[in-house]
Amino acid sequence: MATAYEPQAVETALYDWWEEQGYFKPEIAPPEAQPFVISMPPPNVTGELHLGHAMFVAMEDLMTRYHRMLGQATLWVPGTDHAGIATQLQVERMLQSEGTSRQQVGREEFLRRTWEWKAKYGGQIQNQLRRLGASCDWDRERFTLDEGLSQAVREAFVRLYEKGLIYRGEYLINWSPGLQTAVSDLEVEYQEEEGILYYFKYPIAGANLEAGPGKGYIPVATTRPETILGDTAVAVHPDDERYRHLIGKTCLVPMLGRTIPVIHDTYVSMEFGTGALKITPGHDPNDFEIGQRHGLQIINALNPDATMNQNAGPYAGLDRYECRKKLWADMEAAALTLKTEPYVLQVPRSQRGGEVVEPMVSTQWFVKMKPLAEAGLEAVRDGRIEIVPERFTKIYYNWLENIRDWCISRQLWWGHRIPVWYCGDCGHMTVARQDPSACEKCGGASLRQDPDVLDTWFSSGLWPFSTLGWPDETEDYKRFYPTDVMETGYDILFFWVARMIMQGLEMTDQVPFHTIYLHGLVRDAHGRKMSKTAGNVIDPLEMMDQYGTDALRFTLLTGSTPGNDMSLSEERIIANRNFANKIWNATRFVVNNLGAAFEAGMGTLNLSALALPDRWIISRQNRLIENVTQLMDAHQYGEAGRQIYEFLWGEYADWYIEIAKIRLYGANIRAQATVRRVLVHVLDQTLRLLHPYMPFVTEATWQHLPHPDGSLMTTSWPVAAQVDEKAEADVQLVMDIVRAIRNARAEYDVEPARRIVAHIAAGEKYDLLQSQRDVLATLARLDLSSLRIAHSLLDKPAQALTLVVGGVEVYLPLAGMIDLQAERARLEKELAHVENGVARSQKLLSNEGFIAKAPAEVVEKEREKLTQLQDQAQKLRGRLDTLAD
RNA sequence: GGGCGAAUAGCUCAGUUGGAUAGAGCGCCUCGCUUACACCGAGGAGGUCACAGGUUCAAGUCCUGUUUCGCCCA
Repeated sequence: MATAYEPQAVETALYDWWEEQGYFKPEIAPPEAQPFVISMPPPNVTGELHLGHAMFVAMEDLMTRYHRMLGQATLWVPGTDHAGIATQLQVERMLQSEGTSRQQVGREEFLRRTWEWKAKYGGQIQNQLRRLGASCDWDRERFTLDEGLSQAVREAFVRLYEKGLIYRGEYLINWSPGLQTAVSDLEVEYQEEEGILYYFKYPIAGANLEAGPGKGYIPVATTRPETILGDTAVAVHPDDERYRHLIGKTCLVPMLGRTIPVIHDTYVSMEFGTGALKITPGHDPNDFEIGQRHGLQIINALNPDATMNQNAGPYAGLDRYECRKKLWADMEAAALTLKTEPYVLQVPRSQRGGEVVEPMVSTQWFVKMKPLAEAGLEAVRDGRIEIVPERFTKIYYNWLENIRDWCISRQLWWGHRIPVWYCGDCGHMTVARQDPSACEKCGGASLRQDPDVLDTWFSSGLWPFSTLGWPDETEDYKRFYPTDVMETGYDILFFWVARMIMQGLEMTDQVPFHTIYLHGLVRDAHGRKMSKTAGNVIDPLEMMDQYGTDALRFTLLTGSTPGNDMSLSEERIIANRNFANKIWNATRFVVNNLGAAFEAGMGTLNLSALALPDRWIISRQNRLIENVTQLMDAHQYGEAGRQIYEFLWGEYADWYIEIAKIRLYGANIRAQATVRRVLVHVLDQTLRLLHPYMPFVTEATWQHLPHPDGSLMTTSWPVAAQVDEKAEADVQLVMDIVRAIRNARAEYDVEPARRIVAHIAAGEKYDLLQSQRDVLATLARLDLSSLRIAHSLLDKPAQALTLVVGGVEVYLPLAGMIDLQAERARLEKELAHVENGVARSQKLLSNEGFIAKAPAEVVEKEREKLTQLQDQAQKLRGRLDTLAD
């Protein structure tokens, strides 16, 4: 073994070996094994690996490997998403660089080019997932535009349509002018931005402007003057004294002269602005609703590219913002303006690209969400689905309770084409699973398929079952659906998770998974969002190149708690790289000390031959196994990982290995054999616990240990045996004594190499300390030949340092180094500290409430603590007495 | 406007049924190239657990309010 762990040297080879062996497949478990299934959140085919991917891979691979080791038939289904808008944009950019465009090459050619592009770049992300160690079943990999998944999309669409849950209609939607498509409400983000509130006069028909507000005109304010051109009413509050007399009159649209009614609606706020509201049902969601209530005309004044259309009269052809300026200037000239003032408004921007989205009336396809949402709510309310962490259930409820219909049609080319055909002869819509050759109503052959495609999330919503073969009742579907855990970031709870639940329930009558585990976002070392512009992006590939996959994974897994964002720093990855190296070197030590005689295979531990330190480390390990297993099952992966780290480094490497060296380098062959066996056993078990976190270094090292054939990843998860409280307490005392001596040595500047004399009054710990003479001497660097351990010491050396540790007195006669006065001061300080503890403990124990109400074991523990402290105080006092003269 | 989260050592964070003298990593200080590891070892300094009340025998942990920061929804 090399002196340092070299991740590059083992990672790819191990991964390839695992994959070739078929370890990632559920079939490695016996046929009767209980399945455990996770659907991987499909990355975009266009995607480049980022820390979000690294996070979900780490989490899901952890779960997958854990359940696999538990003996379950574990399946992690990988795949990619066609990512309609993102991919289309990429290909359009490419076409643009070739001097052409999607429109110029036409739909068919565009799709051909996109598939070509996908074939070329689509495999990248998969290989990057492999580098992370993802133990998913690549033979079952899916792509949302695969034949089978496309069929699933059609099936889902047709079913929903037939149930009346999908409809087509003209409604107000969010229009993205740059992308030239509708987007759903979720894809719009509202940002507070500085803008202007424009006050102007809405002239009353037949009146003279000069007559003033309420007589000649109605004062109105707007943040988007260009929408005036689409106004179809002016609304006032029915109780508003200023305007109520105008209700029923008509106004003239500025610059166009169109007549529109003055209506009343309690929606109008009398306090805001001027108290009167211009109504543009074609370009504002609230106005649209008011328009519906009052049966107002809807005017669309915009072209798809956000220039004004013919309804804007003289302004037709102008860009929306140019129009705003020009119109306002014209109104100013016509004395129709009042004033402008700065105003902070909520600007709707496209989640992708950030351009300002325009509310616009358009004919689109929608999913009626109410009934689906009801079912989705019920599944969580009745506990069929559990969300971890729990607080997200409230957020989930809140969203579903206020859900609006989902606009699913997109004016894109890359995606699932809407399975609807319009008849050129009779106008009938044929909605079908298979491409029809004739109109289902009139039989005519002049069919034209709807040009639009579906929102990518529509197909993603079917993912947990479409990937397993649905709508066909395939073997996989029967065996592996419903899946178990949906693990993903909380940022797509609505986009994806909620929709999977609703579609799953609707299509399969079952919840698609019983547990939702949500992780947080990965931020930079100071909690800031990573972004290319801020230049604080950490590239996971770079981190893996430099420090190894395991270091990155362990950092992500232990640095976070469920649902909370985490800050990631390179320093932390480095620290975990060091941990991997620690594991490597601990193993190297064990392997190099197995000796030629060591039989392959672990054999069984001969319990009667075990020494105290052996029983100690085994007990500590049993405790660890129990804790870790419990934490895993409670989704407390971070805490579990930290405990393994702590055990492996802080107990196994720092103490047990050091203690083991004594017997290893000693002459007793049987003792050697025992300690070797324990070294291997404990390391083996710990590597198993750690494998889901750090698959590569654990496998690489495990292969060097005596082990059964095959891979660590397919061995069994450890089972905890009895904890040995006595052994733990005994070794704890030995460790405390060693630490106290080391501390004293450091404080007194004793040369590290020097072996010093020690006299120990062990009291009732006599047998224990006698038996651990070697350990004490080696770890504390005591001179073994002069080490005195007695029940009590009659001739306590005066020129000595005194340490009182858990009822044991240790004297270190450091010739020539002891300043009696300083030593007295030191002891007094310590005595004060101990007496402080005694007082606190006594006070607590004299509290009747405590005695009466605290659990018996807590009281008992406190009593023991007091006794111990009193004993310590007494010993310190005694020592001070002897030093007094 | 409503909801949620965070506030603990210089920095980044753990601390999940209330019962430690509050932990880790990094950083800092002092030693040490001891035959697994300097990607290391030993020792050490460093915290009124945001603030104010309350519940309790007992509060970093539960309740109420306040402040600051962040997120989600409208």
